[in-house]
Amino acid sequence: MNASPGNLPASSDDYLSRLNPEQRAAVETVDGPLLVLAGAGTGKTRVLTTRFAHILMTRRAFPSQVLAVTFTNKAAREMRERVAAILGEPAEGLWLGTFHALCARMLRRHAQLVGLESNFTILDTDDQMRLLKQVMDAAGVDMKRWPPQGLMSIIQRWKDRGLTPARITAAEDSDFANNRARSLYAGYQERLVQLNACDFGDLMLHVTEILRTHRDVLADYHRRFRYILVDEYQDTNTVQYLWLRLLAQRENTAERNICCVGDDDQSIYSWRGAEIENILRFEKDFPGATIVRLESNYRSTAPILAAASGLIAKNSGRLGKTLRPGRNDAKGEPVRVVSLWDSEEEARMVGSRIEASRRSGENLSETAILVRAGFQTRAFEERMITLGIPYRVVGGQKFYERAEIRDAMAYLRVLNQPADDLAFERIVNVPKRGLGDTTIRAITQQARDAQRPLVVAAWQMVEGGAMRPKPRQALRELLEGFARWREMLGREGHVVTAATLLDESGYTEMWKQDKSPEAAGRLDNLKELVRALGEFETLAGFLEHVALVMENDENAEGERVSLMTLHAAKGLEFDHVFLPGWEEGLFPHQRALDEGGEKGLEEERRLAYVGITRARKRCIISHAANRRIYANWTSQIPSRFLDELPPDQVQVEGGAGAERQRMLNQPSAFGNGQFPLVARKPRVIEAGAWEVSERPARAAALPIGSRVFHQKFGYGRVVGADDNKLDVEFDKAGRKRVLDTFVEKA
DNA sequence: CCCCTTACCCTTTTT
DNA sequence: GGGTAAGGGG
Repeated sequence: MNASPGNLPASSDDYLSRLNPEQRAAVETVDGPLLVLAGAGTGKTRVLTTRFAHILMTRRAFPSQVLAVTFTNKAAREMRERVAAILGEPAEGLWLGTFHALCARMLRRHAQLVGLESNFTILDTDDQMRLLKQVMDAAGVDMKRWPPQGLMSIIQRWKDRGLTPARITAAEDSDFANNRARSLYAGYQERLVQLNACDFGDLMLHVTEILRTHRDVLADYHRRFRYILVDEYQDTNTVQYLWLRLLAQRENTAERNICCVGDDDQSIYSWRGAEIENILRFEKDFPGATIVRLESNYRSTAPILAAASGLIAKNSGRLGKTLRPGRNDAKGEPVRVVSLWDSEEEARMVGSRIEASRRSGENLSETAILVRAGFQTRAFEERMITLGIPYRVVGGQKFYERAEIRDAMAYLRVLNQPADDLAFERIVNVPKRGLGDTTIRAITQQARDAQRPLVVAAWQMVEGGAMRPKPRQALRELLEGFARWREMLGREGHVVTAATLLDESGYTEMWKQDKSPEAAGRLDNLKELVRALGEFETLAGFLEHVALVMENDENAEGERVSLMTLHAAKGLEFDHVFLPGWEEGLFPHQRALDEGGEKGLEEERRLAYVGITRARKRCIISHAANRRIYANWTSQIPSRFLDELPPDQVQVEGGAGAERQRMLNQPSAFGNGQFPLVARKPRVIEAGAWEVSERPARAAALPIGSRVFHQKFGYGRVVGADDNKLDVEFDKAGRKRVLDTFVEKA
C-alpha cells in the first residue's frame, strides 16, 4: 500500500510537506472526532484527499474501511482521482460517493427490511408527482384547493428530517387538506412499496430507519467503517446528520473517527433542508472533538478577501473565521462596484469588459457571470450572442431531465421492468397512438381490479376487455413491441435493442416530424443516450446510474464564459467574476426575506460571500436602477450588501448611472414617476465595436436567401448581410442580427 | 381524442 | 415574457 519511491517524486511523506501547518494538523489528527472549518479557497479538498490517503498510507485502515461522503458526484469523482494520484495507484473498493449513492448501495443490501426488493426503482421527480397525484386523487383531495406540489414539499421536508409516517406526531402534522398530510404521506409510501420503488428522499430515509431499528445491521457497519470523512458538512440535512451520527457513534468512544469538513459561512442550502445547526453543534455531538480552522486563502487577492470578510462579518451566529491572504502576491486591484441605468446597460458593460479582456489574451474559461436567479442569464446570453462571445450556461436543465430523455428512459424502464407502472403510463401514448384519457382510465381500473401491473391489465384489455377497435389495435402493437424488444434484449444486447425500440415504437419518428427548433437537438440527445448506454454492462446498471448521477457536461470543452447561478458556482473559482443584479428584492431576494426573515437575509449574505470568494483576481459587482421583471420595468434600489462592503476595498464606478440613480431616488423633483429629466442616455462606448473582423465574411457560404440554423433561434432565412453580421428572419424568433459564426447552413 | 386558447405562476435545486 | 396546465371547441 505504501507508495514506492518510483511512484512519488520525493520521500513517501512528501504529500505532507506540501501542506501548511493548519492543513497538516487537519490531516494528521487522525483519531477522534475532528471538525475542519475550511474557509473559501483554503485548500479544503486538498486536506480531505490528503487525509484520506494518509489513513491508507499509514495502514490505519484498508480502503474498504473508510467511508467518504460528498454531496455531488463531481466532488466524489475528484476525491477518488486525487486519492489515487497520491497513492500512485487506482483506489479500489472504496466506500466513496454521494450520500445518495452510498445509501442506494446500502439499501440494495437490506431492501427487504423496509419491504422492498433489492432491484427497486429510483423514481425521478416527474414520477413522484404523478404518483402523489394518484394518491391524492384516490383519497378524494380537492387538488385545486390543495396543490400536490405543496404536499410534495411537506413530505420532502419530513423526509429531510428523517421522519417516516409513523414518526410524525399529530402535533407535527400539517394542516394541509384538513390535517390529512400525514395519512396521505403514509399512502404515498405504501404505493411506493407496492411499485417496488422509492424516491430520492427515501434512499436516506429508509437506510437511516434501518440503522435505527436493526442493531445488528448498524453493528456490522460499525465494524466495517473505521474512519468517516464528510465533505460540505454545513449542507447536511437532519436525516443525513442522523445517518452520519448513527454510523460514527461507535460504542467505544475512542473509535469515533469522524472528520467533517465544512464552512458555516458557505451554508446556502437551507431551503433544501440543510441545517446549519449541524455544523454549529458538532462539539456537542462529539465531545472532545478537535477543531481546526483553515484560514489561509490561496485563491484571491487581498482586496477580494477583505471585501468578502467585511461582508460576512455582518452575520451573527458564526463559528468565526478570518480569511487571510496566503500568497505573497495577493495585492491586487480593488473590487469594483458599477452602477448602471438598466439591466441592458448592465449586460453591455459586462459584455464590453469581457471583450476587452479577451483582446488582451485572457482565457474566457477564466471568466464567470454569477447571478442570483436563473432568469437573469437571458440578458447576458443575448449580449454574448450579439458580440460573438462563446459562453455556456452551467446548470439549468439537466440532460436527464429533458422530456425526450425521460420518455426514452421510460421506454427502457418498461423494457427492464414490465411492472414499472409509472414508466408505462408515461409512454403509453407517446408518441400519440390514440390512447387517450378514456382508454388509460380503463386500463388503470382493470389493473386495480385485478391487482396487477398496468402492462398485465393492458394485455387483458386487448384480449378480452371492452375496447373500440382502433385503440385496441394500437395498444396491441405497443405490447407486442415490448414482447419483441424484451426477447431481442437477450439476443442482441441492450444497446442495439434500445436503438431498435426507439425507432420501432415511433418515438424517434415523432421528433423527426417535429418542426420546432429544438427537435434536432432532441434527436441528438437520444443518440447520446444510446451511446451512454453502451458504457454500461447491463440495462439495470445504466438505469441506476441515470437515477443517481444526473450530469450535464455538454459544452464543457472550449474557451467559454461561464454563466450560472451563485448556487451553482459554489466550489468553483475564476480569475474574473461578474456579480450583477445586486439590488434589493433580487439580491437579497424578496422571497428569502419574506420567508426566512433575518435568517433568510443571512443566507443571502452568505451567498454574496460565496460569490465574491469565487474570484481570484478581479471581482466586478453591479446593479441597475431599472430592470424588467416579468413584463414591466421596475426601478430598483441598490442592494444593502453594497453598503456593507468595506469602503476602502471597493472602487465605485459608473458615476453616470449612479448620479441618475441618486436623482431618481429624490421623489419630488420629477413628479409622476415617468422616466426623469435625465432622458438623454449616455453614449455607451463599446470597446471593439468597430474592430474589423480579421476573418473574411462568409457571404459566399451564406448568401442572402439561404436557409440557416441557429442554436437558440432555430431555423430562418438570411435577408441581409453586413460583413460577418447577418440579418436573419427566423421562423419562430423573428428578425435578428447575428454573427455568421453562430449559424450554420440548414 | 386532439389541439388550441387562456389563465396562472414566477428563487435557489448538489442527489 | 414565457412556459406550463387545465378547459373548451372542433
